[in-house]
Amino acid sequence: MLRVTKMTDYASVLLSCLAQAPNRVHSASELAELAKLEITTVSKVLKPLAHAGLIEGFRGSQGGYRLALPATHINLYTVVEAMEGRLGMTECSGEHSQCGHEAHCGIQTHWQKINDVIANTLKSVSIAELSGNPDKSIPLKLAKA
Amino acid sequence: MLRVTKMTDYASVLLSCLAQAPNRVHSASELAELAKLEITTVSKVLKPLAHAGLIEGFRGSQGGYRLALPATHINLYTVVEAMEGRLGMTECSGEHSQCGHEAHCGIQTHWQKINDVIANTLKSVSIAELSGNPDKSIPLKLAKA
DNA sequence: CTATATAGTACAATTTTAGTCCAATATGGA
DNA sequence: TCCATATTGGACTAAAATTGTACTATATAG
Repeated sequence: MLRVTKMTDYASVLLSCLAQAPNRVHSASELAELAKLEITTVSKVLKPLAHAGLIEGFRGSQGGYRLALPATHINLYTVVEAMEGRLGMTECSGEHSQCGHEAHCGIQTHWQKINDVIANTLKSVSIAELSGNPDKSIPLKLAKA
Repeated sequence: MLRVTKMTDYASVLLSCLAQAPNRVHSASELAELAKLEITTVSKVLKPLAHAGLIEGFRGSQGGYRLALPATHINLYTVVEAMEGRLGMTECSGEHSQCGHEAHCGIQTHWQKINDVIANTLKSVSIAELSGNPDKSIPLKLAKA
């Protein structure tokens, strides 16, 4: 029904938690308690975020996770991309289309435009904004760049 | 990866085919040939569209399908809704949320806004536009209403 | 009456998603 | 050094959704 996966949803919540104390390191179990999620699930969600460079992971005792960038510089498009891969509303609207109908179809450009609008919308919402700072929205002009 | 289902994709293609001769009745097999899809698949896609009132089905010999509305009055939001049910980017962004975290979460309003933008984007693209008539786009102002 | 064609339902195969678990690695402190 | 803590990376299972097909019933034109 056209929705992001639960994992992506969790990711937005967890990043929002991290953004509330961006300089502190938070363990997975700490975040699990904050967000009322299972520790195992939290671990799973944080891995791809770290892999994508949105957060930094520190191993060992006193280890945990921390935002790798200012919360104002992380937008939801990046989060969705980190969790679900490149965004593409239809087979033909993504980067490497394998549809095979392009030659006679003629509607792919429309889906591509829709794709772009959604991407820009997601790019316009920062984690800072999610975490409750109302003045940290990303202007659409910048988001489009 | 944040995409509509193939069925919804097919639906947009088939409606676009129907829109090219809106007064004629097209059989499922005729549409299958036009869109290079399996007849069985085409049948399956057209059923929910007829159920939603976007197209009319005529049984019997010489039967088939026809747009039930002008192509300019059918937008992609309606199509997505007919095929996938109500749009909701996250658990908490839809109509009847069952998330249970709303009380302490505080990010649902942001997802709801994203929801709205995507809905409006889909509402702004008509089937007429998809089928190749460049002047049949729905102005955003109207789409929002 | 018959051929045609949709309506509705049910089904199996595949893919995606969700959630859990375990071994390896790294860190800080006793 | 040894140990508890905590992430990293991988594999794995179970559940859910998606896809595609098949079958029966119903309606229409000729």
